[in-house]
Amino acid sequence: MAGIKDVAAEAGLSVATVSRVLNGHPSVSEDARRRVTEAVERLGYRPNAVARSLRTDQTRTLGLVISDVMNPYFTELARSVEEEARALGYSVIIGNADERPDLQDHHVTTLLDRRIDGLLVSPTDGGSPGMLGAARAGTPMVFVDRWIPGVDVPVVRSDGRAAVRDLVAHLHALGHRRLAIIAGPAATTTGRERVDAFREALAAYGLELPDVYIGQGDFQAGSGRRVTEGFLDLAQPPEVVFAADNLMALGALDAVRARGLRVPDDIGLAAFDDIPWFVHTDPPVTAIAQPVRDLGRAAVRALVDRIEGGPGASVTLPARLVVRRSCGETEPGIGNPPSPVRRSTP
Amino acid sequence: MAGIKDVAAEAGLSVATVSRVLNGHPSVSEDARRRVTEAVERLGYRPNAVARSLRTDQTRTLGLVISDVMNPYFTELARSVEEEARALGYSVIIGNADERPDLQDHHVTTLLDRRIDGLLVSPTDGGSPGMLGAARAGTPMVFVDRWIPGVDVPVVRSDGRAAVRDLVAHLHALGHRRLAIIAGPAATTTGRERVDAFREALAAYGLELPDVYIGQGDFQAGSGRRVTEGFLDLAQPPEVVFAADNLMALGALDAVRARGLRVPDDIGLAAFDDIPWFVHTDPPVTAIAQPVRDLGRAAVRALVDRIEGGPGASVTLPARLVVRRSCGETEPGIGNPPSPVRRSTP
DNA sequence: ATCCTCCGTGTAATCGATTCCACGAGGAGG
DNA sequence: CCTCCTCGTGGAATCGATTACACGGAGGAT
Repeated sequence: MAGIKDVAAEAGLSVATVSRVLNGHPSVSEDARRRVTEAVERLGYRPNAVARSLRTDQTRTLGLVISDVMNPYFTELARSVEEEARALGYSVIIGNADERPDLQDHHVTTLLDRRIDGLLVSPTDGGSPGMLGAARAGTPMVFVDRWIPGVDVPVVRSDGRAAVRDLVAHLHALGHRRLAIIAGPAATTTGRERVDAFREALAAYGLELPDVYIGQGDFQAGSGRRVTEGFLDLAQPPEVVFAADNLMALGALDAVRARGLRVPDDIGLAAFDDIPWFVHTDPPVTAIAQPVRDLGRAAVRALVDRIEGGPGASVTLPARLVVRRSCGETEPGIGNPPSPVRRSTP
Repeated sequence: MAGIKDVAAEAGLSVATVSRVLNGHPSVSEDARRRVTEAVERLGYRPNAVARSLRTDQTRTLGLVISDVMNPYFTELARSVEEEARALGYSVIIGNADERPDLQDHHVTTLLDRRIDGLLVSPTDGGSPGMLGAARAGTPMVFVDRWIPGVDVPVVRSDGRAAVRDLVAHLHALGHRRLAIIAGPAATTTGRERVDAFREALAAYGLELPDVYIGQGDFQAGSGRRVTEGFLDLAQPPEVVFAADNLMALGALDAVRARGLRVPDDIGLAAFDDIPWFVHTDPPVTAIAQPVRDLGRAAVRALVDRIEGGPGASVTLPARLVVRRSCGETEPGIGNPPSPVRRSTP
């Protein structure tokens, strides 16, 4: 493949001048600029990004380490991150941690070895050693969705408290009193937070959240299924189950169906994280929607700001409740009109 | 950040020796090896992958350019590709083309500039100039899922012909005769191929595939919706609609519901590409499942083989039909037992 | 004892760019 | 006419690794 030297030879100039033309440096004559441009064209020359990165010590690449690509929430997040990064002239390398701290560490290490300019992380667990080390070493970094308390890194996330209050109000209005939750891992902030928000919202209606109504999940479908089975085995099962993420809600739906029971007649279901498919499940699932697209954008902007020496402020965006039919009919006998598929094209 | 020189100084040896230890070169004394290891440990040294790549002219990185990350089929493909690549000591950079040739070109160019070792592509369209150029220039490359006829690159894909025959047999047994298809873009191989397979399978039962029963879609939900509306407006609408991918099936489901009609009573639905959510839609959707995981694995292996100078053989794997309830009950009155959620954890 | 090997190590070239510094030409000002 | 800038350009150092080649010392063969 042709290098800058070949271009210089072809144009009859030095590599220095060629480089200057390539980088839009002002002090180059019009004639030289033209000759270089033509030589580049003739040779089909493309600068070697590896060499450039070595010299300039910047790769114009961002790393994104997420917990689970197969989760539509993170897929959409990844997409919006890439979009915004591209608009700002950066590439993105995605690492899928699959909720495993060791994999998370692997990706963080690999990305750091490649000298990415900044790191976007949604930490799987309390945080792996490599990641904490990177944060301490001063690698530009921003947490997205989840974060680690006590680590001094900006956080871009969505606050579901208000939406959870709306959800509980909705359930209460429907006459439900025994409400249970399938929690995420206690090691994650989102795991703890959603349980807390739920408990607080219940308290506002004088309702308790007994321990037997708190199931321990891991943000994967399988755990939603197991926890729901446990709830159904109780002497007094809950009237509604609130899953802390969409995959666990899928598992819950599964468990209910396996018993030959029906949603919402036999038991209600609600989920955190809305996804297009919830419109088409049987029944459509009531969910709390995060502004994923905006989260991705804000996260990239905060990170790029840090990279360029700025403070990189934290951002918190509100989530909102989307009522469908999985907790019972709001107006008995009249179904909600079907909502259109929400496709995420800008 | 500490470089190899710092390690050499700390260990009291030359950079050459340090490099040899790092790369497991045999001719290094046990003593030197120990001192280097300790120095590396003390300094928390990590080799600079950028510098290494420049010198060795290999990045141990694969590029994967896919048509649409939000499509669960491609998400799963990306995941299995990354998994297999990691096992083989490679990283993967994913580029999302969003079914746009210009974006596809952007990613191919960026990846090539970064000097990735090989490229995995699922071409969006007839193929963009940059991509064809790369193929001609001899960049190790493998097509996955879709391909471009006439371009000499190995193809790893799934053959749905047999499964489509099974589907038509199933529909015929159910008494359906008027069958329609929502096709993908004619510019993609999968788009054309699925229509052809469908037409052939129909012919085997003496059935026609009239032009009005071929709707032109673009693999996105919106097009599935529009095409289905067209079918429903026909004087004689089809009895079953076969969508050439899962997103268009979602759109079809949408359109049917918007009319207040029901699946499968008023119209049947089947889809190419099975996904976990199809178990939970109303009703569960009959679909043709590709061995996505195996495709990803095979694609990576073929590509790595090419990179290492091998021929990189093409691979074709069979797809299979998964019967659910969206085309009518197989045994009237008795529902299928609910299938467990298919999670893709290895 | 001499010579030849082999082994472990170090010196320096190299990969492909960017960029500091020096240099020559030409113009302005005295 | 001399001096001093400015402008466009080129030479060469540099980024952090890998690796060809050279070299000195130890040990075996003769």
